[in-house]
Amino acid sequence: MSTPAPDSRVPEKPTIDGLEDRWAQVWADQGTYRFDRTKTREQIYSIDTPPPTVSGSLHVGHVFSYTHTDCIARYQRMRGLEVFYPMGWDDNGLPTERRVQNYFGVRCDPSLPYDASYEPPATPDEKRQVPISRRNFVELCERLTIEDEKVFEQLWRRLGLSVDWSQSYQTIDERARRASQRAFLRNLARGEAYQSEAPTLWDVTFRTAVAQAELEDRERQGTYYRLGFPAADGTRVHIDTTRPELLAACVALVAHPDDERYQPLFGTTVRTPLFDVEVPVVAHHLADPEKGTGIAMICTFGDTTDVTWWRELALPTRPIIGWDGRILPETPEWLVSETGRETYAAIAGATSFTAKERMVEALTAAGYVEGDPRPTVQQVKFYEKGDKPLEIVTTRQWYIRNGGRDADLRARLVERGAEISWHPPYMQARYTSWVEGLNGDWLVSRQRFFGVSVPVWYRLDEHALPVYDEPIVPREDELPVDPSSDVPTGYDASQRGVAGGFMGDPDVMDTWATSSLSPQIAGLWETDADLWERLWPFDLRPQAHEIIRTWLFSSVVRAHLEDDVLPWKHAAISGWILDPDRKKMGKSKGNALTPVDLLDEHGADALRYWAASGRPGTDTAFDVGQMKIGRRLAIKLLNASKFVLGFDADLPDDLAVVTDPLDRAMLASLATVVDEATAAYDDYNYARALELTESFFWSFCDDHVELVKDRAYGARGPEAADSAKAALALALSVQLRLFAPVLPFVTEEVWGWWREGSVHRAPWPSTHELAGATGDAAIVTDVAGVLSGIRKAKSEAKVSMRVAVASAVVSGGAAEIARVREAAGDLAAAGRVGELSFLEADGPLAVVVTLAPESG
RNA sequence: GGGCGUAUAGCUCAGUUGGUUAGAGCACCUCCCUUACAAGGAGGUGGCCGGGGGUUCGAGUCCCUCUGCGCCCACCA
Repeated sequence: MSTPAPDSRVPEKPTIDGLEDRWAQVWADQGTYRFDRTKTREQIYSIDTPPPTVSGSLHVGHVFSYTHTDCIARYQRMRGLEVFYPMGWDDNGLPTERRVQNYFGVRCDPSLPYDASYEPPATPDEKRQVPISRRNFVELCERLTIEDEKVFEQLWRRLGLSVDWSQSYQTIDERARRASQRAFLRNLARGEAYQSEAPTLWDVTFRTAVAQAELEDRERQGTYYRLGFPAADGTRVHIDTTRPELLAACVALVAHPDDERYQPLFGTTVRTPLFDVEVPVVAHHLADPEKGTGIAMICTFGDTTDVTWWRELALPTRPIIGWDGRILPETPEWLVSETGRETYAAIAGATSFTAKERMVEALTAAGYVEGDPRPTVQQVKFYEKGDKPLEIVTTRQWYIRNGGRDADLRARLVERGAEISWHPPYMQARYTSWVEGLNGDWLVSRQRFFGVSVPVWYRLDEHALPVYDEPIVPREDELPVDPSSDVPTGYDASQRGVAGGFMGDPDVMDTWATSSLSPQIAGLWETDADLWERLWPFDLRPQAHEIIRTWLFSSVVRAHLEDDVLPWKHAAISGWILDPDRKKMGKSKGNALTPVDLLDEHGADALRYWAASGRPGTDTAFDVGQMKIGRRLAIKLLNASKFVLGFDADLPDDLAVVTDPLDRAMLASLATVVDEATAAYDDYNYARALELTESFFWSFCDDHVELVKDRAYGARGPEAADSAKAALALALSVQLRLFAPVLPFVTEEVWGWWREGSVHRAPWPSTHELAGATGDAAIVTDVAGVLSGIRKAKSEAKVSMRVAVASAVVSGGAAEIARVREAAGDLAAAGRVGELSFLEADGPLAVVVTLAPESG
């Protein structure tokens, strides 16, 4: 495989500037990363790439985690696997909805018909948004996000992601909607999707139901009020509450069954203050004797515990909060007393905040508040994207079974988690604790306008009321459908909304109901069976740990229900980027340091170097210092390569030309690096592989190259020179390939100087290619140690490294001395030692240097 | 409250089944304009490896415990 001697392709002054645009273009033109779908499943490595949210902006955290995946992809490709590495764009969901509204000055109204010739206003008026149909809204979304996606794609190319850009999708595009609806209909047909009218966590700002996975607890200032409930015997039962505004919704008081203080009250009733409604005192084990007074009021519904009590104790439902978060305007029928109805009238229509103030005032005035209000800090549930506390309201929703209400399924899904190869392994604990803690099925319907529609209609009875029990479903070949504009088979458009006609389900599906199918979407499930069989199940799901409970889990649920398999074998979980002060990097700071700025300043390889230095799963500090080191490494790689290739060195046809013990020692050491780096990559540990490679490279430059320079120039004859040159070329070839996954640009540049094709399609190095030329690795270590001693002597004498030394005496054990002798010629030349002698002695290897008397 | 992770030089981090005097880069100090590289190179200063206890011939590494930090989970009125 001898190639012509290296030549003018090596530039005079190598530079990393401009490498990115140049090679990104070459890779695009030559289809370097194009997926070859003729390969079979065993020959393929398929990646379920996370679709970034295009309505947001890319920040340095994206660069971090996508680089990790790309390193793995490049490694697997060099191992000879055909890598399926697609890119999806997440343009589904609330963020896009808001962005489209503001950008075009429109809002979605699903009741409107589609207008094929619609054009948005030239100058958007944010205050007076124009209502348009859902289909028009989706079209505007696609129009807007196409621009966002171009920006993203360009950045990804510049960062060097080896994505096959012909394999891309959007989570709102037709193919994603079809997959999403198809999967839902399959769930429905198998009884895994069902409707239920039940108390639901509700965001009053967005006016939509929210799933358990979208919750987050936030600290809030609250106030305890102690209220006295009159009992039949004239005494009062005191409860502590932070939500006195819900008093009208009170259905019972509850205490722990073992609580002796309240045992006499169980089975009796008390009356609510002001509203004067008779409520029972009940017992339940969830009541905490330590909390407050040990007895609590149950309202429908103040929190999720209320829901549990309500359900398990079969209590009545007395809702007073509406979808808008305000107290319902009509006075409820269970309030019969004059005072009760008057009190209610005072809060009807008020926000819960105002209602609370008024209730406290009224209760205090009437003497029902005991003692002083006490401030407290409480954990309150919020929708993760919302800024008002969630309420609980009763609504009809769609659910998909995920084990939340079925112990067997839950256990099965926990097992599924154990079948995944987690990188790092401890991330499995997050999955397990989430699944084991589920307390309800997956709520998939959302009362939003933009998204993938729930693909069903309902027959309307003679009173024009929907018959929810018998949804009308489309055929799979009709998908995707929008029930708000499409008409089910057997009906015509005029029957929409009239008695005996039909209505479309108004809801859309949760964004995870689509994202959970990302492999199915990317792999053209049920669309291209040939491709699907070559990809499924996928090999790798890379993602962040914060969405294990959402994206990862919902994907596992979907694949389990549909195909009874895991969607992928491996899950590689990346950490977060932290500010230098170790807080999760905030939006403000993230925006100040955009990936484009960082690319401009440091270069893609440098940015990738920083990213790849972060161990898998570990939160990593944003560190400009690491980027500078990466940049320096890239430049060093260019210069060292130029120097090595300047010897007219080329890969040897026969490794027997590598005769020098030092050369063979260096290659032996490199063989160890190859083995260990390969093992690290097989374990998804790109950081370890990089560290090993880098560490070898620096000693290769500092010691080996310096030692063999003279010999390579021919100072000790052609045979000795050939050995040095062949070993240098071989070592360079191996090191370029070891670095290629992390530093794709600079390695490709150097590869282009002397090899054919792309380094990224070159075979991953193996010890096999070094096997014929390896020796005793300890020689390198020992000789480098002596050279370092000689340098130290010069450094301490404050003279230049080129200054000659008269003599140097190397002392040490017999074995060490023997090893150093093997490279005596190179050592004397590199150290400019006049007379090099050896002395066997006890103790560690050492060198005594005598500088030339007239030196200086 | 339960769980996971983490704690090593001033800073950011390695340290792979326990094995000689604990490593790298940055920063700092000294020196060198050396023919691959001065946006470089050579050398150096700097560490009770969070505290305590244990196992072992031997512990940064294994076990127990405590503490700090980060995160995940949980039915707290």
